[in-house]
Amino acid sequence: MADVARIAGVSPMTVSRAFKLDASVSTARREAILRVAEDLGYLFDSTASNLRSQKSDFVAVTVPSINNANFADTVRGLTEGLKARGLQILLGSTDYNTAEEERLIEQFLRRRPEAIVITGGSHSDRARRLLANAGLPVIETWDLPAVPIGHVVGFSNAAAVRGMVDHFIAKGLTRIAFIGGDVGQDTRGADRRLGFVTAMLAHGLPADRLVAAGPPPISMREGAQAMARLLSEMPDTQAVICVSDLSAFGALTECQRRGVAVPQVISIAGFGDYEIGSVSVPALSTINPFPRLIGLRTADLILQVLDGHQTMPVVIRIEPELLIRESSV
Amino acid sequence: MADVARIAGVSPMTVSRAFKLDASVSTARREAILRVAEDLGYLFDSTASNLRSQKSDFVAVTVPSINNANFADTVRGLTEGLKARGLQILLGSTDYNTAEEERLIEQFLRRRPEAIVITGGSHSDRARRLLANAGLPVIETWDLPAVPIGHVVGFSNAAAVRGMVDHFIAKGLTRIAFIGGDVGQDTRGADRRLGFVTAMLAHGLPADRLVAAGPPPISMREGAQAMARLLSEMPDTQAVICVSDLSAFGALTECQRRGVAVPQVISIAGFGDYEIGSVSVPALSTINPFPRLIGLRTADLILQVLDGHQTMPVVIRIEPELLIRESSV
DNA sequence: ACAGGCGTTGTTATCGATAACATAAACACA
DNA sequence: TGTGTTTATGTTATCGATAACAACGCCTGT
Repeated sequence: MADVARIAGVSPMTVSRAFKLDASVSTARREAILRVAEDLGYLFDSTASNLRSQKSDFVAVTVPSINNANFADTVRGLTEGLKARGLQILLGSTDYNTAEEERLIEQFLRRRPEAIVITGGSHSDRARRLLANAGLPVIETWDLPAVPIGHVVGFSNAAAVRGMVDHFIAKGLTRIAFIGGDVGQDTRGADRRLGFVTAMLAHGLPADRLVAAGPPPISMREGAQAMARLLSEMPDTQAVICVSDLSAFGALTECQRRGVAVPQVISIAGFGDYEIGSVSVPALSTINPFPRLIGLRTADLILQVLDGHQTMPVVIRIEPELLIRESSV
Repeated sequence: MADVARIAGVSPMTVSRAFKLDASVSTARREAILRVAEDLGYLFDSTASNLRSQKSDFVAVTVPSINNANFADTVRGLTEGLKARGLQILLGSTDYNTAEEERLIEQFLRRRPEAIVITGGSHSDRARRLLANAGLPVIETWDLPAVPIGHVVGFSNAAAVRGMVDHFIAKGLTRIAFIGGDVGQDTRGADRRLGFVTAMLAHGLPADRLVAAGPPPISMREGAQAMARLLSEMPDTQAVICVSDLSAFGALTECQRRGVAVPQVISIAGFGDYEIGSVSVPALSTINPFPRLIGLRTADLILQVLDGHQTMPVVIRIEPELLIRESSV
């Protein structure tokens, strides 16, 4: 920057100002400075800027898995909503593991992000402490934590699944199974499973058709395997709700391989409104939690908080939508 | 850090050293310092460290889309390969757009990453200039650029598709179509389409069954729509190669909706070896470009270069694998 | 007993930008 | 014409860590 200043015949401070679009520099001079900078191949150093101004222009985001269309949609919404302000996403995946999440959060906080967005509401004690003491906006998403750390943009996974159970029961189905959500680390999956159990019990029906699918992320293949077990162990099952559309699609393919008619013999529902569910034959009944909207709302909230328009922690509830399609009666 | 030093009764320099695991500090003292730091809730400030040491511990990565399992796998491979060295991924998506890519690259370079990984070999002139002058390792992936900027970890998209065409022709199919790759921005898609055309011409067959699928990313739904057009406009087509497994699956579902038997009436192949292709009924023939391996190899290369073990630009070729499954004869 | 080496700790200057303050020139309005 | 205000620029000190160098104590071997 000193070189640019010397050649442009101004002080470094003026060069610095020329790079901030809102600062007061005469237009002619700004253009001259930017031209010199481009000629010299000078590239602004954010690190120094960040140190002095105590702003990083980072928003840290943790997701369980980067390879998941739902979370990817949330990240896209976040990115879009924050881009205009020049905020950059610092993305990390926890692999559905709270220890890894803690490690990631600590690493992120060292970079002094403007805000941090974490998926889910279940964290290690130390992670909670780190977040609470970091003195920056914390937003938990994709869940409604009982005791939020800061802000929340989420929905009740349990309530969403209850809606699907209610729908099935209203259609006269009673022997309903649930695939997945059996391993504790994936709290959203566990919450969906819990929603299934409570809804069944509330209707006076047994909630004993629980099929384990293993540790998250649960793949299509694991959904198919779980369905295979379900069909052989409890062949009179009338409907099955899966922890995600991916496992639901896997389950559907297993039915196809075995010649079990969907939905005539068994109804299938998923979760997440992945594209596969709307394209498959038959199309999958599912629940749309509006992942992109979660990202957009979170971005809005962050901007509000950073502008001081929102000082108290808020809970923004997203209302998931039940989508009944061909895979269920 | 000064506070920690004072309370621990040492100089700030010793505190600094206590946080670098390899620096020489007596074990007792290091533990005492770390304890004080934890008690005070002190969090190391990477920004200041980065400025003084002129290292960011960032590796910048651009992908066309974050919501794509193939690229996500590459990013996972990269993350895994770099984690042990404490290198953090700075991820951005270009939306298959070179202007956006240029913007992203400039933004990334300001953060002074240790290396930069970009998907594809086609970039704006200014982006090329920025990368070439940035004085850091540049790795282009998922392609074999004619004139690389620096290092390359990739494969020939055209050659991979040629292999599939050869396979179809060896099976006696001659009326072969290609879906996608029609919009210039997605150079990998265009390259796959080119591979199709050159292979057909090399066999003396017409390469006129080219179906447009619109701008990338090409969804399952767009694959289905393209297949609908193909079936109505060129009903005697014997085989179709799609630009990705997603569009191939969409095409398959369109056949299912119309009662067109796959592969008895028409063979379908995709690209990318997405999970959907191995689970769908019938399973999809496809090409596996080993996305995760690309990430791992790239990570290895970065470490080699940063350690000075590799100073000349290298080209690491990945050999895609042809997977013939139930969707093709 | 002493030179040389190693492990541990401290001191000083610095990375590259910018906040805060100061100042000069241009302009407005009574 | 003089005072107040705005706009454009410069000066100085600083953000929080660490590289580079210095120094001290302790051990080793001769």
